[in-house]
Amino acid sequence: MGKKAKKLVLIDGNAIIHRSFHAMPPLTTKKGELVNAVYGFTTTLLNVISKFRPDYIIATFDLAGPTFRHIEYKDYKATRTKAPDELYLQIPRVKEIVRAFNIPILEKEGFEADDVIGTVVKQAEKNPPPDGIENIIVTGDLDTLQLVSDQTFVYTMRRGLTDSVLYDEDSVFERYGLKPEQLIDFKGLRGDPSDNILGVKGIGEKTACELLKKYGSLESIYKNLGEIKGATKEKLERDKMQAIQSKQLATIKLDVPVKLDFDAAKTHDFDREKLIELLRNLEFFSLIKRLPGTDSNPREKNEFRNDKAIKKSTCEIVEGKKLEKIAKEIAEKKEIAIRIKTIGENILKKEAQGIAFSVVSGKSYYVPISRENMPFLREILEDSKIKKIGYDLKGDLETLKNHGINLRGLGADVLLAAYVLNPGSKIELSNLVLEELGEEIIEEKKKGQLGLEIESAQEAAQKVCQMAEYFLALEKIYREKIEAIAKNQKTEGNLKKVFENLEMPLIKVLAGMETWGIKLNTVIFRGIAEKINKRIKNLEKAIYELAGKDFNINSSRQLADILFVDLGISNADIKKGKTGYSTASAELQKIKDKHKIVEKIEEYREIFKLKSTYLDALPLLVDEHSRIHTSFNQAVTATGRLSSSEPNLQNIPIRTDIGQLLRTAFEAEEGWKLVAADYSQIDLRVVAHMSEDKKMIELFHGGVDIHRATAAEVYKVSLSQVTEKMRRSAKALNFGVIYGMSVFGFSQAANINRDEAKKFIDEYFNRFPGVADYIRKTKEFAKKNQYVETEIGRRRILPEINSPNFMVANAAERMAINMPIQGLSADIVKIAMLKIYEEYENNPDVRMILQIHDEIILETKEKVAGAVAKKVKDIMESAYNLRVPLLVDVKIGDNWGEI
DNA sequence: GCAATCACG
DNA sequence: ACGTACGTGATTGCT
Repeated sequence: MGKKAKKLVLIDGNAIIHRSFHAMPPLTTKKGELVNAVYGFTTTLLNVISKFRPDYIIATFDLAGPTFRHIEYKDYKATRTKAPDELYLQIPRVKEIVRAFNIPILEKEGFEADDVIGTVVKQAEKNPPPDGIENIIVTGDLDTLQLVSDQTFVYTMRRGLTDSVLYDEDSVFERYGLKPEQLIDFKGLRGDPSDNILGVKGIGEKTACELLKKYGSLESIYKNLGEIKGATKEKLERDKMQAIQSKQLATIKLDVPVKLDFDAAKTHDFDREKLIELLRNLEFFSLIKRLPGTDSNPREKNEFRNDKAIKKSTCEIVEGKKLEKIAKEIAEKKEIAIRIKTIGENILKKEAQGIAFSVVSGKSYYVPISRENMPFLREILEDSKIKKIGYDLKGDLETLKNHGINLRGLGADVLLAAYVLNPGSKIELSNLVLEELGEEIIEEKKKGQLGLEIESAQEAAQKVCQMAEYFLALEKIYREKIEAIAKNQKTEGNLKKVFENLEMPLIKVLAGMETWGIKLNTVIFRGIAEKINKRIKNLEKAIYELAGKDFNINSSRQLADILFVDLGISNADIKKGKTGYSTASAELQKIKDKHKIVEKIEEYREIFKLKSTYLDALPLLVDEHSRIHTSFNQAVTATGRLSSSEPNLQNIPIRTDIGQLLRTAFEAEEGWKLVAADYSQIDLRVVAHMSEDKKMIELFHGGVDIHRATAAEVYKVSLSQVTEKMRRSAKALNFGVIYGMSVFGFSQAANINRDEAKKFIDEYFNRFPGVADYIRKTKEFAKKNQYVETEIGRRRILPEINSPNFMVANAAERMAINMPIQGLSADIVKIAMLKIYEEYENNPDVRMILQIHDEIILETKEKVAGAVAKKVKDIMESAYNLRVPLLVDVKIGDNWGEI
């Protein structure tokens, strides 16, 4: 067995700093130090370490002062505007990071980092360690691509910092049509405007490539100048000296006086304490746990454990008679924090082992669940006057219900508080604790077999108690933040009200819905599954036959190979992703007529999806009453919507025939009915309301089909002259408004070219000037404040809106337009849910079971279904006052398909 | 663990 | 010149 080549990673420090500086939003520490480039550099470094697991690392930096290029050519990089001081100030910080990682820094006066890298790479290729070497250059630009060889690769990121590419010889050729070493000839001809390298005036990318393909190099082009004709020849002759100089400038030096020392570059262990200290200092809390060797990122052994935090709390395990004393202490307090320790992996029925109560910071009690302790637990937990602070109280509510305890007095949920403060971020408890309290939480270890790593009861209790204490501290911090924001909001509602009057009360509504669940008729599902299995088999056979061989249709890579290589379908218009040609349905649509196989694949895709995602998966999740229970996640979306998972019941198919059929399996219990109530065009009504656009408001008051009416406006025809096609385009326009329309996006959706798309959009905004104005104002607001909010005060922060990266800022603009619309719709539905809950709270004949964004589904006893439908419609339509009417459609049926 | 795809609003 | 519509979650393939 041959040994694996060792990996040497070379970091182009300055390039990454520049890249990060421009790609990242302006992150600052609490003291106001700008650290966005440091952050970008550090994440890149961590990514590279975990991705490549290098054996050697070296970092290089440019040194201040002129390089030999400036001396030879005084205009070198002369057109470049000097980077701002904020960038240069970050370089020493980056070097601190590098040093803390024990990574050697290689730099040489008079040379750029690229030259040092080139030299080191060549030395490594010439004198590799015994097992061979692979060089990986990590950089932010493409200047080093010329160094690529069979042993040397360039790793660089495009858009932002997340999307990275590893260039090898093939991918360089794919991108430029040239070999790596020809890139310098290319620059000699075309120049490089960013470095003020001139090249040959009048020769661009196309001509340069053609010439090089034919002659190989710049020298050979001049040798064969006689063969070249016309203007190109003249240009080449005129700028010969400049071309040669340009090539020289673009050529990376390979003989800088530096020496590669493999021993020094070996990846060492680093000074963990110092590095953590530094990261904390920079307030990069989220990066600490990504360090190699932490629990979430194990390296060899867990040599690093921070149990400082655990030791701090005094946790007393209390049972039996002793409980009386603390019951009194707790009852006197208005607020306590709770944390339930759960056992087992049973998702259907969460079981508690014990509960931690924290009364004041630094003092907490742990009470194991037992018959003896039950009266105490009930007394405290069911007392609505004692406000409970927790994290994910919905989960606690459900867990306690399994033990016959009704949790009351929901005071504050730290999860939801963190969410309303920043709904765009992924919320994780360990991160909140790290960011706000600077403490690191060690994830619980899986209990090993045979006595390995089993915690003592005291240790376990202490951890849960510590959590409860963290909640107490976090609640205080978040309450202050929420209040500070609420005080300055000019909206009708405010963030505090959103938290206290909407999200908190919604907890028990959602818990109820999750607990009820919906009945699934698994017999119907199995019937459909069998039929579908046969069709899948047949389609497989047909597809293999048409393809001429067997392959995995579910693999988009293999499929692309079959379509565009084996079958030779022309792929000029087809989008390319990282892994090759796309086979997404929008792309398949374009080649539908070119081969019979395409429609077979489309059908296969559709029914395979339905089978694997729904038919196979859902029956496994039913309980003993054949009911299925989703989780409604209240702290996930950036706009204020709910999401649903395990299983996701918000994406049950509907658009196709088989989808419809699937829905008939979701049914009401015997003697009950399903009542479905959905808002008609709620998002667009919100647009009309927010924009106060006269025309749009008038249309909604008229009660006509809004897309048809829009079409009549845009096409300037009467309602009766609107064709289906016109209506479709108008619908796409209306959606476009909600999504923060771009010309390109609309042209794709409406399947028209960009010029036409632009005309339509212009006409739309002409007809609805209020909407145009609203969009403009919203963008302005977002740029000024770096957040947007709904009318009731729900907020989404958008620091990226002022990003110097064009694309990032544009994306943020679209989010800024979308959030107040989608968000207010979500707010309205939530308000309606609360009202419906209140109406039927004590009515055993009615229960709310599902929400699908603009639709609420209830299950009611047959005899009250009609009355409930009427009442629910009424509640929903009057849930919130808009400048246009809210309209709700209600339907009653035995199953979801019927309604 | 990520990318690609596709189900929904 | 960039490379795009907004918001989700689950499955599959692949490294």
